This record gives sequence, C-alpha cells and structure tokens, in this order.
Amino acid sequence: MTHRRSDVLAHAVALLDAHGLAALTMRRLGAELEVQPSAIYHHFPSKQALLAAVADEILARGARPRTASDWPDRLREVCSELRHAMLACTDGADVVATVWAFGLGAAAPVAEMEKVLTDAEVPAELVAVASRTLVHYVFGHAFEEQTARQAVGLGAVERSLDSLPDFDLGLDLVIDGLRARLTT
Amino acid sequence: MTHRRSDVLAHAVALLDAHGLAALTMRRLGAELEVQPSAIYHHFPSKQALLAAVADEILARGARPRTASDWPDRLREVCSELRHAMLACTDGADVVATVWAFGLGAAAPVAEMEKVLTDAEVPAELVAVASRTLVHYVFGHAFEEQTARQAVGLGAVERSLDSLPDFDLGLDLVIDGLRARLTT
DNA sequence: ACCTGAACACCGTTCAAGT
DNA sequence: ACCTGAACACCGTTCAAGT
Repeated sequence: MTHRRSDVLAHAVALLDAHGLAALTMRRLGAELEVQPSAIYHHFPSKQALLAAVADEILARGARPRTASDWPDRLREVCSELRHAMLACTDGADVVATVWAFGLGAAAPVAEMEKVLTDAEVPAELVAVASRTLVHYVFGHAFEEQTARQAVGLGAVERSLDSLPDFDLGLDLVIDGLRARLTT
Repeated sequence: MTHRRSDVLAHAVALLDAHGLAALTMRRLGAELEVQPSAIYHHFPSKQALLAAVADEILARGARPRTASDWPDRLREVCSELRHAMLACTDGADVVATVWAFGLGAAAPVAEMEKVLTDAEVPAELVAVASRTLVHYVFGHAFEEQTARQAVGLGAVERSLDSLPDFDLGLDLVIDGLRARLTT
C-alpha cells in the first residue's frame, strides 16, 4: 500500500496525540504505516521537517473564528487560540515552541499579533517587542501547564497545579504594560 | 583513576560549553573521563539528574552581586543575571529552561523574584503571576536569541538577528504592567 | 512515485562482577 | 566507593536496488 504526504502527517499527529513526543519516532511511525522507516524520507527530508509540519497541523486544528473588534481583545483571541491548540495535543506546547524557536514553522500566531498591533497603529518597535513578549509568555505558560499536568498524571514529583497562576491574568499584565506605553 | 561527583559535573559542563547539548552524552562524557558510560550512574541516577545539576551549575557560575534598592531594579538584576548566565553557555537557555519546566532544578531565580515582590508587599496572587510571566519572558527571549545566534553561526536559515527586540524593553513592558496593577 | 533491506553510527540504562 | 564489560532495546539517516 502506498501513502501520500498527508497520510504520513496525519499518522504522525495521531501518534503524538496518543503517546507523546517520545513515541513520535521515524521507526514507530513507519511501523504504524506498515512501511520501512526509510520510506518516510520520501515524503519528508528529515524528522525536523516532519515536526515542523506537525506543529503547523496542531495550529490549524485549533483555528477559531475572530470576533473581537479592539486590539486588546484581538490579542487575547490569538493567544487563547494558540494556547488551547497546544494544550489539545500531548506535548503540543513542546513541539510548537521548539519548531517556532528554530524558525521552522508555527509562525502564524506571531504574524497575526504583529498585524493586529500594526493595524492599531502601534509603533513598529513596540509591535515587535509586544508580540514576542506575548508569544514567549503563551509558550512558557502552556509548556509549564502541560508538563505539570503530565507529571501529575504519571504520579511524579508534584509541583502543585493550583499554584499555576491564571493564564489570563499574566496576559493582561503584558497587555496593560503595552497600553501604558501607548498613552504616554 | 577514580572521580568524584564534582569531577563528573565539571566535565559535563565543559562538554556542554564546548560542543553543545547534542554532544552531552553519557557515552561521550564517559570517554572524556576515560571511564565506561555505566560508571557515571554511580554519581548520577539518570541523565535527567545530571542535566539538573548542570543547570544549577550554569546559574551558580553566573552569580552577581545585588546593588539595587527598589523592587523594579531588583527584578531587572535577577532577570539580567539569569539571562547572561544562560547565554554564557552553549545551549544554556535550552538546558536551564527545560530543567526548570520539569521542576528538576533551576528554581533559584523564580524564588528570588518571589521574595523581592513579597518583600515589596505585592499581593500574593500578583507575586505568582508576575514572577512566572517574567521568567517565561527571560527563558523565551534567551532561547530565541541563542538559537538565532547558533543558526547564523552554522550558516543556516537566517531569521535576522537585528529583528530580535531588545531584552530590556520587553522586561520593562511586564514591569510597567505590574506597576500599573499596584497603583490601582 | 513510492518503497525495501541492509547498513552506519550512534543513544540511555541495567546489572552481575570485579577491585 | 568506584569501576568494567557486556548486553538490551532502542535511535535518525543514507543508499543502492526494486516495482
């Protein structure tokens, strides 16, 4: 039986969903597709490239409609969508943040934040700082939340989950900082 | 020749410094110490535990005196020390952020930020949100900066370095957001 | 266009046994 | 207390060859 690129990608995401990043192996993925590991290299040049496609798929799966009209709520929508998309998949935050950090993919959320701020006529330098500060916050918070959840799930050392501060509160801290800069 | 735990740790940090995280392997570390890989397990129960010790060592190496008297400058000192400690070591941001996220070590900076804010009589909930938002920002920014630097160094795809916003600017954004919350 | 089969050069970890 | 030697169960990637 032969496969397309999209089949390989779908199976990769399913494997990640079900068993996490450690299980997303070229060899296991080959077995899942009933194919030799080397066959995957016909569709993706490397595991990094496969992971980049997986990250973009995780984001695409989490897409939501936009309803807000002002820039602070728009920013909240983008950040919330990003966070939930990552949390919806085992090790999603790890995959998406890593792919983004290496500049291989997952660029859409930052691009949208930059557009929202630019359209709101925020000065270019602040656009860059604010969108990056926000994305760092979202990645960091989601990664920590997901790690803590999975640690608890495995009965490992507990860093109590309730001590994890509310997501929106931290988001508002950054947004308020930006707002303060704009009115000056 | 026999070694102590501190010898193993020192060689691990040296290996990381010189060749990066991918080279920090139980087998390479064993070779460096002229010892079988399995011998390392006499000093550290797992590679994770070794990495946690390495992360703490990276932070200890970057320690600086504290001079500021008010809380915003204190926060800046802690964040700046953390950032420079990580940047001083190849893949330092990756190692420290990962160890911290998994709750295995590198807890000192967040603890200090929490103390600074608590001493400044910031409400407990804000202490937690602010210190975590700050540490997420510092990790995210440092990781991105280090990744970009190394990508450029390897002649890989360039995500131009100058587009990386200034560290202190983003820091001030969060601090201003916190300040705004306090005066209300 | 898509895949096989075999190889290359690696991993972390365990464990009985040695000194 | 510290280490050896061998094994176990894996990795990502390449490449000539097949259909």
